[in-house]
Amino acid sequence: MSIATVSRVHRDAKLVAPATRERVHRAVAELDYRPSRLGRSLAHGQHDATGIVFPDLSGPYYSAVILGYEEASSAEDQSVLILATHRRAASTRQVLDLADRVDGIVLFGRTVDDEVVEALERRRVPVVLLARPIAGSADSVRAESRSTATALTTHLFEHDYQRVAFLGDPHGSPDAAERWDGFLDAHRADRRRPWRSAIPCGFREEDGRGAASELLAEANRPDAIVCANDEIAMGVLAAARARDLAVPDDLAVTGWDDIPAARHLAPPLTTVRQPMLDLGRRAAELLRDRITTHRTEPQHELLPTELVVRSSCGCSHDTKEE
Amino acid sequence: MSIATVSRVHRDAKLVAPATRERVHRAVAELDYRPSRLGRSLAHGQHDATGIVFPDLSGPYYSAVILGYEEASSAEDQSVLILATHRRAASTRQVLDLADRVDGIVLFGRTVDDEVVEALERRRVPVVLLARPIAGSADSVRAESRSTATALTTHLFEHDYQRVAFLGDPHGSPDAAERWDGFLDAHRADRRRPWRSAIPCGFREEDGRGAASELLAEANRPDAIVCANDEIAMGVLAAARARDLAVPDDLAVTGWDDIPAARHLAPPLTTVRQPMLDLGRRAAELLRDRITTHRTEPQHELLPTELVVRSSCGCSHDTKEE
DNA sequence: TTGTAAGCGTTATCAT
DNA sequence: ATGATAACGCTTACAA
Repeated sequence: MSIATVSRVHRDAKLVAPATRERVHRAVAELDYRPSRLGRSLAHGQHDATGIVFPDLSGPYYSAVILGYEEASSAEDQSVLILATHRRAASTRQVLDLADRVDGIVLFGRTVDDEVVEALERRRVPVVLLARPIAGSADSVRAESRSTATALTTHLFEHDYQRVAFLGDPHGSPDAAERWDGFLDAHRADRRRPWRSAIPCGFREEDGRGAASELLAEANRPDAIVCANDEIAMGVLAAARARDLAVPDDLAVTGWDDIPAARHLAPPLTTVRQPMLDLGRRAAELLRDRITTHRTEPQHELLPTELVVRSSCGCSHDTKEE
Repeated sequence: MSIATVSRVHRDAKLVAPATRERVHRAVAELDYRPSRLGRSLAHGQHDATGIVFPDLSGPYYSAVILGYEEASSAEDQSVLILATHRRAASTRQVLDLADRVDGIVLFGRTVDDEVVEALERRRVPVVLLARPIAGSADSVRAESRSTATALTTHLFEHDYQRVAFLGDPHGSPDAAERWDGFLDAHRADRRRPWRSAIPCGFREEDGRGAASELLAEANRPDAIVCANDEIAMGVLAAARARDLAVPDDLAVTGWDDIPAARHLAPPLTTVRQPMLDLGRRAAELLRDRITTHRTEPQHELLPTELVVRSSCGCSHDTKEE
């Protein structure tokens, strides 16, 4: 029996007579035969796989996004390739390289710059931008940040804090940039001037701790700190403890992301909840749509976020509620 | 000029005369030509990619393992395919499917059972087992759990707790099983009988909270709880707060993993630090070695863990130290 | 319904 | 040093 018949059985059993189909199945079982993905992909011109590129992978934030992405992808029988660029010099090459192993690619945050997005589009690789400003005609998925950052900052103003600092790097991350913008909006609305400009800071706990210990050592220290994410906030909490500053009485602290630990910190952290799973999931879905429908007009999604008030901002907060 | 020449230029420029090489480069630039990975892989018989399979992806634990794995892999120019099985019925098919997209595969924890490992070996797919009992002749990488669990439990005995519970599912996870075994060892060494058998519980915070709120509602409640990981411990902390039980005075709690949040909890969590990055990294290295050297005898690695005593166990702990 | 054969885009072996 | 050409393992007209 011919190889074509075997192929037919694999793709659509109905194309082949029941008797022959049986023979094929027996032979397959006997020889423990497995069709090669490579051969199939080459002939079919499809990888049945997509890639997702992160700037980094540490922390619960990324893992939740991956979770959502993987779930949606494997529900569609698409394999997931993952890459972290870590600000490496080779990032561009690696991303381009990844691009020709997949049918489409998701770019998260500040991984590569706009030129690369355009290069990918020239190669006809569908691209979805995740938590990253729009570029070219790629799709995008983001969580609303700016207005919630304004709400958060305004909330602090209502507590009457006077020296409100912002810990995070607007130039290093689009997310931080939006939160900083919302922070500024709140100042404008309240006719205030920012106490000082954004204090650059990475997204990890150590970064927050380092920045905060310097900041809190100054003579004129802040009475509130808005952190670009929860891990930075944890670092600030540690730095405050180290200087015997009570939170929120001596210093209010807020985070961003509402990681699982946030509600268990001392004190429970006021923060902003992001739909991290949905971010990953929607990115996968949009990408899939682009690939299968060959849609060409970009589609942009903005997912809502939610202010979660606990007690690190100065509110009294009954921990039993949650 | 012929296609063979172009191929030669791509693989080893020295094989071709400088003049022709130049012509090739110009043509490549002009036509924006990219060699196809698929073609290359098919001819070469290699994917230059490996897969890693997780039972789940939530929490900081997995993300650290992925981080280590991705780092080591991409340093060797190997792409990483990721799959989460989520105890799905289709897991076996998905893993087998993944297997023929890659040159080798890492299986984490209780993702698929031994038969699948053997099936993979029959197909000549190199396999590394991560945080999972040995099977077939696959390599393995694990973190030492049992003796550290004994040390942890013994430490609790020294605080003189009488009713020590274990929250975790020895039947559901090899990791939990080892920790439970170490827990039992400590009892034997101290000539104690376990207060009660292991209380099955998933690895997420909600699982811990749920199990603990039932447990703490009982008339005869434990005075110490050993949790199979930090997230369960966070759930227990929440349940204790909800019942106005003071930790560690009314109830001691310990975790496992030393996630970044552990030191910031109220109270700071006594736990066990695992070399999560190294787990991922070593798995990648072993797999790579298997693939390139065609080594056939299995190699097994046991990475050390470290007891981290903070204050949730009843020790006085100066938070400024860390 | 099934077989034949021409791709798919490389690499690798021969010749030249 | 370079060009032909046969794999690699599939899919898919087209023929039978």
